[in-house]
Amino acid sequence: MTRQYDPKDIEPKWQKAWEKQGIYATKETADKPKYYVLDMFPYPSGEGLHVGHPKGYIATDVISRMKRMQGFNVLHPMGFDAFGLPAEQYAIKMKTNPAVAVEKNVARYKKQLEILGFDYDWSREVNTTDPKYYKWTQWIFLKLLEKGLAEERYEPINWCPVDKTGLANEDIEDGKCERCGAVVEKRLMKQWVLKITQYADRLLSDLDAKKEDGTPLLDWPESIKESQRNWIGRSEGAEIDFKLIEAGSKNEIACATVFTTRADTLFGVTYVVLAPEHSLVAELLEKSSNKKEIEAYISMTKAKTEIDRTDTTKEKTGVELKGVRAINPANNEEVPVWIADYVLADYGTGAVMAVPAHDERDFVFAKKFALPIKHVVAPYHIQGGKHVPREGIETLTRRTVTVILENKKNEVLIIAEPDTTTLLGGGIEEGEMPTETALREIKEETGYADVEVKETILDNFFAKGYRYTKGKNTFTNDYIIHAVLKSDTQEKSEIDEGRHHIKWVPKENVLNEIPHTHSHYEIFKLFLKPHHTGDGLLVNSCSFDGKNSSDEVRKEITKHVGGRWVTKYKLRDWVFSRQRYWGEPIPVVHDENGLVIPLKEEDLPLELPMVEHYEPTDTGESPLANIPEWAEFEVDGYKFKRETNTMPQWAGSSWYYLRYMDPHNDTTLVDSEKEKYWNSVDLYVGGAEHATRHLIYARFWHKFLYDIGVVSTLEPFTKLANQGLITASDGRKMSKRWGNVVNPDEMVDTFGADSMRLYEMFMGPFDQAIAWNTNGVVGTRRFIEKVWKLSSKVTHDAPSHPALHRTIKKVSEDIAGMKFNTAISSMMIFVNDLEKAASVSCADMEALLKLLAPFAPHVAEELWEVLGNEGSIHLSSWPTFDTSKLEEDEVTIAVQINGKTRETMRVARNLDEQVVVDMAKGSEGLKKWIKEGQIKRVIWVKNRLLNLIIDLSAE
RNA sequence: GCCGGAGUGGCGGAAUGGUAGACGCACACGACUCAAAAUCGUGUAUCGCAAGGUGUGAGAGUUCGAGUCUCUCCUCCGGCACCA
Repeated sequence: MTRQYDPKDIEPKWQKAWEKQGIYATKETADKPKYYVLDMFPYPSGEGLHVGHPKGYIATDVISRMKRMQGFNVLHPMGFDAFGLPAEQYAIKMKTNPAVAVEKNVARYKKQLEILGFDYDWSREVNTTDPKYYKWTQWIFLKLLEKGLAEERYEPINWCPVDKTGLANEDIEDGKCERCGAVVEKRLMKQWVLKITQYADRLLSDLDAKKEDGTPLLDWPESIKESQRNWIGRSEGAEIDFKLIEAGSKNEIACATVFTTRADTLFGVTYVVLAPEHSLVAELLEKSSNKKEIEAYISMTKAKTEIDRTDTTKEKTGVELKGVRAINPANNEEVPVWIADYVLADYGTGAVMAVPAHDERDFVFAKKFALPIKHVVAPYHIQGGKHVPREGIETLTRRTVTVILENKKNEVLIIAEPDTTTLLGGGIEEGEMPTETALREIKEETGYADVEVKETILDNFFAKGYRYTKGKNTFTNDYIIHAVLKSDTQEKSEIDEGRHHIKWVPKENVLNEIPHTHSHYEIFKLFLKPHHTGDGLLVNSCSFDGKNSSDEVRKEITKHVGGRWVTKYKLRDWVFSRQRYWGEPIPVVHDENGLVIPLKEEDLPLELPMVEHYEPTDTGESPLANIPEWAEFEVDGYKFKRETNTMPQWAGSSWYYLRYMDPHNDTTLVDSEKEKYWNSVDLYVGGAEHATRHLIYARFWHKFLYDIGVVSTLEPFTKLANQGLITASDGRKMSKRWGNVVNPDEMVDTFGADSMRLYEMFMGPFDQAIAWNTNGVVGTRRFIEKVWKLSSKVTHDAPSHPALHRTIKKVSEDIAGMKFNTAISSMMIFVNDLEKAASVSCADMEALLKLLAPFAPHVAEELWEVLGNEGSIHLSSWPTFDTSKLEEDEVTIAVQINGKTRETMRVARNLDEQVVVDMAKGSEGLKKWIKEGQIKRVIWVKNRLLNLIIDLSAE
């Protein structure tokens, strides 16, 4: 064959042929196993696709094609998500109706997708803005309403002043609107919410659920699971009641309930804090003696943006509620009550018990306002390394002092012994004060006498370890003292005896000197940052003293004070109304009394009216409210008003994967037989940016649909894979703004769709972000040209190439594992091998084309036809490999001397150790390394490696 | 701060504890050509004339053998974050 490879000729030709023959049409059939592979459907913007967008689509196309050839009944559909702000914004700019703009953009997207030769079954296309589709989005809403999971609430929500709409928590990034970047405001308004929090527990626990066979229910990237865990933010803790009394009297005036995960620190509470918005504040204000001051503080808080308020780098603020005191239920101690905005009103109970000794935020606050700090959890360190406590031997209990001795140059004294380096310290003797011990030890060990004790860092630091000198375990209760050297006067000391020596090191280097497994390492860390937030042994906690802080003790203490053990989540209910035009109308009406009346199912879809003006208002009302002929109506003299808010962009995408199973059903969302047939999505591919929005919302709706019997599965997406971003060659995101967009149409025009598809899969690991490099497409184009030329070398009597079966195995496994880059690499190696051969067998060539078909469907189909085959290669069967033909007859053995490779030998496969050792001994190149009788040991890895251990020092 | 992931040539990257750098790009030289492109061939971690040495973010450890396993640290990317 002398014809040139010309993608412009063959690609459109085959695309038309496939469509005409309908080779990708999917029907439910019992004679094959099903495979449902899904892309996150695109949101058709006005800019069209850039080369980064199709990466995920190519991957699913490759997998769907291989699965089809492997005998699966494949569902690989595509559709469009087109409600929401971006489409509306674009339409406003273009001075057209969003419906018109969306139609145009969808047409453009489809065309761009078509030239890439995807195997979508377009007869199943869905579009979220199609009334036939959103009828069922509205239907789900009615069901949620019916089950009490949708409700109207009047409370402060996030308001975007630029987009002029309320937003869900998920739509906020760093206190800014995710879409436009404007700083959001808190605005009190009536809005619809979906109670996703009622599913928080299941959304969290099913992330780790296992199937009956022990495999994970969700085969998802760990990072996405982790993001969802963080977002849901479950924490277990105690709700504890603090009585509030009037200062100076014992009159109980109220009760503040705090939430804490650290009930074990209850004895260390030195004040209580209420959020400024806390419901008790108004009431307590009347009892306070500094009402004005408090009022001023609260109004100052209100004026702050969410960003300012949650900025941890800013100094904490607060004001004491003078005249009111709280009673610690653990010890009946009276503590002050403060109001501070570092406590959030909408998490936990909006009130906290402050334990500055064991909480960083409380510590900072206490320092600023000179509030007391009380230690109740002492660090407990188990010595590591050589000092790990040993089993079954006696434990000595000692009281000790550790001294951090500083000189005037900001250096700290450490003691270097032969086996370890530590701080200075020693045991407290009978009748001695810890400070006396410190001074005595300093003098004895170092000879310094002119020393001042500065402060006690900590009264209790517990450590357990093994002591060589005593041959016993020790349990020490350490007293940590900070002392300062006043002058260098040194007397005779133990250093002179030479057992150890002292060293002054700069403060910042001390941690480098002390072994990190030693308790003194932790002690010095506490000196640098004197509060301990971890677990430890309880002290100053009455009957709980000496216990290990643990959930058990936390529960005990909670019970002891009559508290309740509860679970809290960071996840908030989903604010579901938008004050915008371009979304699904919420299918309810309000009567004259404001009562909500849901639409009847037979009245769905409630269609969005086509209007000329739909710009958002600033009043918190949807533009639909300005269309009285739509929004208002009368029945039997009673006036009704439609709900004029619309649903958020994420509504339609929360269930679309179900509609593909049965896209044209007008009587039900999805036929239950079809739903059972397709089950859940086997592979779902899309960007990682959907971790805490689309993927949480869809899981929530799916679980709800499960609960009402619409679906039969617990989770919608069995396996999830994220494609890595393709950035521009300058490393930045591709964007019109930077002028660095590479257009797929141009790539197809220059190199052909097959070359571009191959390149995107070859670039690197699928899930990794990589910069575009058009030169790389040249490489994959060359590869295709090589395959093209190879077909002219095909003869029927040529032998099969030994690498064939290996290549089939590697490509099959790598595609299944989404390691497309190495799959392509192994095909390249095979093609390079075939090129060197005199001729290529027809069977080898056909197998190669089949392996290539998922990646480069057009050229594979063309050459398949050239070889004289009838029927599409994409409906042919996937090549299988013969295990007995995977290995070559000859193998390369690496011969190492003492672990270093000195020579490689080409030998027959499956030789015995002794044979190869003899060959190595006989080798010229190895003679200088091997001397008879010196081989001490032989390590033999069959067919791979021979390592001869030789005593070279014997020479 | 907490959690997750990653650090390998000029570049993208490959490597069940067993020859580090496969495959591709780029580059250099050679062939073909009047010439260029395309194509084909050869070479390309680093120091060294060589023998050989050194090399996978840094340091330690386990091992006959470590990019791979363990520990400490550094850097980058992503998520969460005044969530008590």
